[in-house]
Amino acid sequence: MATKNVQTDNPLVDEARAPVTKQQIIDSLSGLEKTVGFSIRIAELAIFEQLYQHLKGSEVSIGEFTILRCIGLNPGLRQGVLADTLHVKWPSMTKLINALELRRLLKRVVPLNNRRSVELELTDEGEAMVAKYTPKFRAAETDIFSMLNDDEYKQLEKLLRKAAGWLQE
Amino acid sequence: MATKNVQTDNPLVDEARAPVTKQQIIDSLSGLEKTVGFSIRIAELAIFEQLYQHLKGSEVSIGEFTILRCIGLNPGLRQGVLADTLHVKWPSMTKLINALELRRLLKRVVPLNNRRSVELELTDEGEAMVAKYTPKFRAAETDIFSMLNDDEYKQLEKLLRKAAGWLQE
DNA sequence: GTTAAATTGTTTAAAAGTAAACAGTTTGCC
DNA sequence: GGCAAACTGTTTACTTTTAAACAATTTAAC
Repeated sequence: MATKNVQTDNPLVDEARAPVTKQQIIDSLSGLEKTVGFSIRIAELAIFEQLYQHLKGSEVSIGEFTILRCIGLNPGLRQGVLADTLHVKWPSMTKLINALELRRLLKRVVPLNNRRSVELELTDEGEAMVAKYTPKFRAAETDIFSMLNDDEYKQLEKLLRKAAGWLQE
Repeated sequence: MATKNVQTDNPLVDEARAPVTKQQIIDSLSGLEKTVGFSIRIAELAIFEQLYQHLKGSEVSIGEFTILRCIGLNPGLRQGVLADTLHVKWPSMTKLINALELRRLLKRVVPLNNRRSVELELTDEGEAMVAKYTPKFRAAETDIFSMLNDDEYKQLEKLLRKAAGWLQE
């Protein structure tokens, strides 16, 4: 139900403007100040499109892999803390954990000293999955960030962590 | 239907582990290599949570404001090019444009020289909305990125644009 | 000039993510 | 010890985003 106004200007006057190109839009935005928030969004979208491409057909999604890896590094971590750390909403985390548990990649353990909480641990299959995909993710990352040299890469990593509040100063 | 395995270890043995903290998870992840992709995701989520907070109750969402601004800077740009530039899928862009058109903030124009395309232009109200919110977004950005000094801010902006493929070298 | 392929945007259906509500448990206060 | 508040995760309902399908138009190839 979009309203399409057909251009009614005098077509005899050759003032049909050339279509605005993507580069023109980018140039116009690049001239603005105070756009890091926006730049982070765009960079993230651009990078993750490429990541999805690289990892198409993988047995685990990017999110799933990240979760498994976090658990592998921190056995027994609670579901809610993981969700908060990764900025994932709790219902989403519940769904993700359900799926991974169904696939026997992880298990939920309710500790006796706090019956509300759910602690997560990898199964052997989960460990194997992490071991299998860690180099694949690394290779994808290396390829995708080929536009940055080593210095730039490390600098970007540091600044992002700082912006995210992860780097204690 | 989550499977909750209650811990059946001998509770008399005081080996109940301390709960893994968010900081421990962060520390474990910070020790990994090749995590810029992940860091971009986390930073983006963290920053946008704060942006939403700052702009709660605004007349336009972040996405809407961005679109209006792009159109203001590039009158006549086509919907699909805008979608591609901002990494928004075409059906989503259609919905966003529909909403903004309904609010008379922009208008669609079908040029006579290409009847498939839709060119976008701001209305006066749209221009006014951009003018009203530009300083608000700028103030929010300044506040949120207070953890970075000027050099760091500019460096981050440059690196993100490069990572996004926006910076031509 | 004709036809096939590509382009441009919209609609529909499906997937993904979130807000609100809920239930059980733990903690803090008196 | 009792009760209220807070915590922890799950479920339900809703919203947002995306994949697939579609239609009209334009471009490219012959």
